[in-house]
Amino acid sequence: MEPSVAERIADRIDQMPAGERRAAQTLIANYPLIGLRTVAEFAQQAEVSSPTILRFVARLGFQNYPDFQAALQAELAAQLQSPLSRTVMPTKVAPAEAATIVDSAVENIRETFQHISAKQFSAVATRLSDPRSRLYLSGGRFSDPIARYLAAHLALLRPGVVHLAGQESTWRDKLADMGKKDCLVAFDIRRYQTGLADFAEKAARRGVTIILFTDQWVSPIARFARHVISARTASPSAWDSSAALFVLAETLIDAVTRERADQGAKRMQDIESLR
Amino acid sequence: MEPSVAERIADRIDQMPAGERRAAQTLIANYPLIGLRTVAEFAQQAEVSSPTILRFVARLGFQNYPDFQAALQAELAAQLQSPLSRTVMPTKVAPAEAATIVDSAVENIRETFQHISAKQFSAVATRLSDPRSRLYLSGGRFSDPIARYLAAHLALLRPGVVHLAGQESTWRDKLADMGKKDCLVAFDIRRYQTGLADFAEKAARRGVTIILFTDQWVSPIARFARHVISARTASPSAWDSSAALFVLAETLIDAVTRERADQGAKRMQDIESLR
DNA sequence: AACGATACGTATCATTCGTTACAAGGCCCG
DNA sequence: CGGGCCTTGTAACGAATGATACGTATCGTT
Repeated sequence: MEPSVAERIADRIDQMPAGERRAAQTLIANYPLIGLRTVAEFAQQAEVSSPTILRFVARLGFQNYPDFQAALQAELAAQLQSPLSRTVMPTKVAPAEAATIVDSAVENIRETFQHISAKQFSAVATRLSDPRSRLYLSGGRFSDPIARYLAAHLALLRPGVVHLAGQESTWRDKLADMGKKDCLVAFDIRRYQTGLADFAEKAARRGVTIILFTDQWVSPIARFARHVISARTASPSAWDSSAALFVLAETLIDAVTRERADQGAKRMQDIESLR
Repeated sequence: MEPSVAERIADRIDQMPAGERRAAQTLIANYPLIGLRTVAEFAQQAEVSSPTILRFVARLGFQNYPDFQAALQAELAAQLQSPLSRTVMPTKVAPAEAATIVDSAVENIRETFQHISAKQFSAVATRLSDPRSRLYLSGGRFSDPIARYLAAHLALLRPGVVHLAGQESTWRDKLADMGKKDCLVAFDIRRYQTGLADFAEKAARRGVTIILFTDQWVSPIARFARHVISARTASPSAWDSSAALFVLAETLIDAVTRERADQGAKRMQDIESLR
């Protein structure tokens, strides 16, 4: 494990000359943001010259200033993603490994929904509720089950819900039916499947509105998508976690249920009576 | 009070052209750190050109890119000073209803894993890891996607994984292949489907080991099952939530991955090389 | 189907940034 | 009191960044 910038400073601040120590102290006082600004600004804040800042950074063991900034950014990213995470679960039962999986899943879910704006969410929900456009749902190897889950619910709430199953080659037949008013809902997380992206591109060419659910690295399908919602998938496991995507699907199911409260209820009664 | 960058985006994202919208979406997905990097890096991440990033920033109301970065830095500074409010996107996030759905999902997950004993969990994991027995997975209308999700992962880790898809009538053909050493993994939550229970009973008669994942009211299949794990499904929505079941599947995937660390790794390499 | 407007990317420019060489200043030791 | 080392700032260089002009492609409109 690389030592953090703060640790490096603590180790060497005693051997630093006066000017560099002032740099170190101002960095600690405004940690870490002042280090993300330019050398000149950092220097001015510390009331030293630019070269002193660079010598200070070099003494910490960094090759150059951009390397130093990259280290700070990485720390910040890690900090922004999981400060209070490990305290959520009282974890006394199931195996320790399972507990950490659960923790990260919960944290992913929380993080994901903090990044989704109300506007974005309701725009997607409205689109999914519009019965005038057909909905085509599909996903990659591991995300397709979530597409199925969403499709199974939406199909009860509205007409025109089609899940694109099986081989990608067979989807192309459906392309002919897809038009400007229609909507392709794609789930795509790493590793992104080229077949899915190809299909999305062809659909986009036909004017189909594309809604993409993906991970934080964002599938290439985003290029063609009208709406993109990204979920966190980080996990201590060998596999990424799709739990956040799953909960996202459930919240959308709820939203569509509310939007179509009247028509949807009648429709569901009809379906029930047909059993 | 100046509007935050996130608010500015939410206000204008609908009027943005496609390229700038992609910039907005990638910024939201990696908020706010990607905005602190250079224009070129931001552009590459969003798969647009540098000028598009600058136009995007201009549309948000900033005079130039450094101004935009300064705004992000200021928000970040304010946030870092009050660690209690670690809301990354300070805006009104997803609608209140969505928030309660998320909360209840998280609560379900927590509760579920508090009621699963380590012994029970590892017994199931070991059973799923045993390559000598074939695994047949299936589920009900809404839970079948979770069975698929589990099957998709297990199929990469071990041989003999079969997902029973489609019509229940076609499953009966598989019954002939199922023997004492084999294993049926059933997902069944309200409203329990009689066809699935019938099939489970027939399989049990043939000596098949049955592992049941169900809700807190416990499916009738439990009568024939060797292992039963129940998850919480309570939700403020019109639908039950399967999020806890989903996370349970993911923890089992992780456990099986660990148990089959050596053979599983080789197998996955083989599969990869066949692509 | 042709037009017009809008949006996007390529290429280029000017600026700013990080970097480095060098000289001035201060401090300790002889 | 003077010499050598360490430290620091000034100044200049080269690289990389942000900004812009322009041509092309795309979309919607008539």
